[in-house]
Formats: sequence, C-alpha cells, structure tokens
Amino acid sequence: MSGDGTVGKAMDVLDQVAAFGRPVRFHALLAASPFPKATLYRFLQTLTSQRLLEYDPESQTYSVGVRLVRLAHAAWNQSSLAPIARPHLDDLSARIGLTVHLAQLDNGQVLYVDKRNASQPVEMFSEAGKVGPAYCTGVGKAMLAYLPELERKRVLTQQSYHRFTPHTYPDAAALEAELNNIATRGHAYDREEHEPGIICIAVPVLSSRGRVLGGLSITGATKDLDFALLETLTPALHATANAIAAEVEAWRFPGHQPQTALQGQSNR
Amino acid sequence: MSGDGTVGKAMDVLDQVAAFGRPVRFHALLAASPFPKATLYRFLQTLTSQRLLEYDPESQTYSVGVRLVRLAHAAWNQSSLAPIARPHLDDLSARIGLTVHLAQLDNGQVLYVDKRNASQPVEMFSEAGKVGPAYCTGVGKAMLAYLPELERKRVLTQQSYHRFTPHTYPDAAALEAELNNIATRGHAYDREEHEPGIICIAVPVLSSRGRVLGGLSITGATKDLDFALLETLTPALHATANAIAAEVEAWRFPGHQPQTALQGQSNR
DNA sequence: TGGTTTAGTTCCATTATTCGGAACTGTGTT
DNA sequence: AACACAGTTCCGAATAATGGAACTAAACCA
Repeated sequence: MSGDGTVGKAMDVLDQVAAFGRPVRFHALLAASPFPKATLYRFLQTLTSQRLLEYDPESQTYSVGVRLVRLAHAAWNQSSLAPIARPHLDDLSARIGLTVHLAQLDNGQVLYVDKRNASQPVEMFSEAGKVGPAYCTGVGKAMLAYLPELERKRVLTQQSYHRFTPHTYPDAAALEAELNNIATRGHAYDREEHEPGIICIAVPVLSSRGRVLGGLSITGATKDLDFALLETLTPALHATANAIAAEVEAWRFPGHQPQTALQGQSNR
Repeated sequence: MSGDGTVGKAMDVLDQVAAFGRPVRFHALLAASPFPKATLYRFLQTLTSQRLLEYDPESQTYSVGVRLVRLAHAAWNQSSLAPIARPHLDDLSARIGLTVHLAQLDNGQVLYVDKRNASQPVEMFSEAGKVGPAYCTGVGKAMLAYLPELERKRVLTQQSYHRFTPHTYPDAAALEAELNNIATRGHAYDREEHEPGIICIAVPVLSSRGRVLGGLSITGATKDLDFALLETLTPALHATANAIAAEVEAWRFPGHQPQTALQGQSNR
C-alpha cells in the first residue's frame, strides 16, 4: 500500500497482522504477503523484537503487540480530540440521552475516537479505534464537506463505494452534490445509508481557520426517532462542536502556555 | 534503547515524540535526540507519511498519529486479555463494588489494559494503555512472582527502583524475598508501596501451563478498607482469574476452530 | 521404517537505503 | 544590511535490507 523505505514496509506487515484479527501463523502471512519468505521472516523478527508484534511460541502465532496499546494511549491523549472533548461529550450525552460519536479522519476513513452510549456504559477500545467508511456515515460526510477542495477530491476518489443500503450514495459524483448541500446547511444526515433503521445527524468540528478537526454526531434508530426530532438537536450539537474546537485551539496555540497537564502517576 | 535496524530507530523516534505528551517542534526533538539533524528530519518525514506521527503545519509541531489508535484497537482486541476478560471484570466489579484492574506485562512494566471503577464510569484510553512500575504495584508483583526464574531475574534487574513511599521495596533483593512469599501464598499485596493510603490485593492470570498471561487486582483506600476485608475477596479474585485464563486458552487453542468473530461493521 | 512434503529458519553475496556533514533557504531580529 | 536561527535539501560514503538457495525440523504417509 504505502512504501517509503523499510519503515513503510514494516508497517505494511504490521497492518497485515492486525487485519487478520487473531493470532496468525507464519505461512498464513506469507501466502498473503508480497514479500519473499526470508524478508517477511526478518520483518516479523524485527517487529517482534520491537514488541509491536507478539509471538506465542506455544501456538507459533503472531499477534499485534501490547506496546501499541501504550503508544495509542499517547496518541489518544495528545493527538485526538478525545481528552479535550470528553467533558463536552459527557454533557451533551447527558442532556440529550442519545448515542453520541466523536470521530476524526484517518487516511480517508472515519476513525471513532470516543463515544457516549445512552443506555449502556462506555465500551472502551472496542469503540474507540474502530474505523468506518467516510462516504456513508454522518460524521464522515460532515468532515468531507468541509475539507479543502483538493483534499476532498483526493479522499473522494480513494473511497471504495459499497452499496450498504438502498440509500447509500453510489459514487463520488452523487456524493459530491450531497457534500455541497451539507456545506451550505451546516450539518449532515445519515439517512440509513450505512445500516437500515439507523439514522444520524452530524456536524464537523472546525478550527477558527476552518480546518476540519473532527466530527460529532447523534445517532438513533428510526423506530425511536425521526429527523424532525434530530433537527431540534442541531443547536446543541453545534454548540458542543464549537466548544470543543475553541478549547482545542486554546490548547494548541496557547496565549500563555496553559498548565502542562501532568499525567498524575496514580495507579496500581 | 533498542536498535534493530531502521525500524528500531524509527520506533525510538516515535517513542520520543510520545514521551513529550504534547505536540512538539523539530528543534525540541533534535535537542533530546541522539540522531543528527538530517537523520531525525528524515525519520519524522517517514513517520508522518506513515501517519504514525501527525504534523501540524500551523504550529509546526509533531504529535503521535491517530493511526496508532487504530492499530491499538486491533492490539487490544486480539492480543490483550481485555476483550475476553471484560464480562468477568463486569461481573467481579458488580459483585464487590471496588476498583478492579486488569494488567499485562510489557517490557518489565505494568500495562493496564482494562479497569472497572466502582464510582465513575469507565475511562477509556485514559486508563487502558497507562503504564506503571512492576515492582511496587499489586498486579506487578503478582505477575513477577510467577515468571520463569530466568525472565524474573532479567525483569528484576531492569527495574529502576524508586522509593515512592516508606513501604516501597528498595531493591531487587528485598523484592525477591517478597515475590517468593507471593508465589507460595498465591496472591500479592500492595501495602501502600506505590501511593500512601492506597492498598490492593492482586493475583496473576495463569495459563494451564503456568505461563503468566496477566494480573488482576482489587484496589481501595486505607480509609475505606483493610487487608482483612481484602483477604475475604481472594476467592472471588482467583475464580475470576481462572475463568479468564480458561477462556483465553479455549480461544487460543480451539478444539474446534471457534466462530471467527467477524467484526460486524456497524457504526456511524 | 524410510521417504516425501510442508513449515520455519539461517546464510551471505548483491543491491538498495540510510546516514550525516555541509551547504542552502527562509523567516525573524538587532 | 548583517545576523541568528529553525528547518530543509544534497550527495558520496557507510550501512542495512534483500531474497535465492540451502538447511533443519516436524508432520504425513505409504
């Protein structure tokens, strides 16, 4: 897929292991790998030695290493909107009592970085870190609509348009028109485009310069609510998105270096 | 630190950025880096192009990239005990009403992969992914005590013994005696060794072959409980640890390949 | 039993990448 | 205008990655 140098290739291998979704043996990887045996072997050695992969000698399988969980902790804390957005999500979720998603764009895909579920408690990594298509989700379209012309084009072409439901936009052209509507309207709908019976309304989180930082959505089932109801929630959605954006900016470009938020060591 | 080839060096750089805990500029990294300017620069380019780092042109800073959040999702799901342990943690936490931690060893450190907090809801990545010292936490000692002789030695020497409280074991020798006690007793205590006023009781999660898979602990404040009370919870702790271990084994060495647990695409 | 396939590992001469000092560019400062 | 400073590019030398082939260790089977 990618390809800058050795690091890129190593990452491809890492992704491949991750894609299996379960511990995997050497030969299974080899079969699906563009690399010759010796090369793949060496990569697996290196990645294992770096603890990016884990090798279980008992079952002779490789799986993704826990070191990534650690790095992800750092990523989630410093690069995602999630830590800043958290109190705002709590607040919004408590007020409206519906499912709320916070997402960011990663390589043309929607990456969910946080979630509030009205009924059950938060579901940890099983939600944060999940990816979804950008072209047929509310948050995805909301973010796409506000991307700079050039990047939007790029992302639109790299989507692989799969028709999840009859309402899914089938190609870039159809989607583009919808994105323009979204940009003028200010928010996006998901009209059962990804999953039947599930609708959502979403807004982008924009920096003061108009750069897309992320997306925020409210989701529900058609049996529980409709767009008329969702529409009434847009002011709250926008307010939350703006509050998050403002705080992110304050954090990133501090007038006076804000408190460095030391990660208070306190665990057992 | 590590050093196998280009990938190792790139990972060092990645770790360095992660260690800053906030977006960081080129020169700040350079100052703390063993690499010459051009080399560091190239690494940052590569990592950014791989989306392992994120570069913000507005503030000219690098931060850890969200791609890691994605990979971590895979790691957490397939390599950690967390997804399997989750219902067991829920159950244990509900029954005893105290804080429960699930951890694994990563490079001689305790890596928390899941948590149940009696009072407040789960805290996502902010808890999962956190690391702590192994030599002065309940879970840490519980895991160390059951490590094979050779590895235990190795890990003990690589700890950097910091005296957090008057009760902290000051060196490997003192700790070793304690570990032997733990191994015969079957569970470990944290007697305010890491943080004053905080105690805990912990057990290892062991495979049927006796391999250390992780650790499980119950934590509380001295003002709320004492060891006599914690002691009464050991049967429940052991039962939960065993249940987790059994399920992990069943999953890893399936008699008949269990259902491939397809990641049902359902998000917005 | 011995032969055959299959999976995993090591070797090493060749080849391609990385390395890093030095020179360059662009921005801000006195 | 001269200077300092952060960031970027260049390119020959140094180093690391490559992958075909040979090797070992099981597993399979006639």
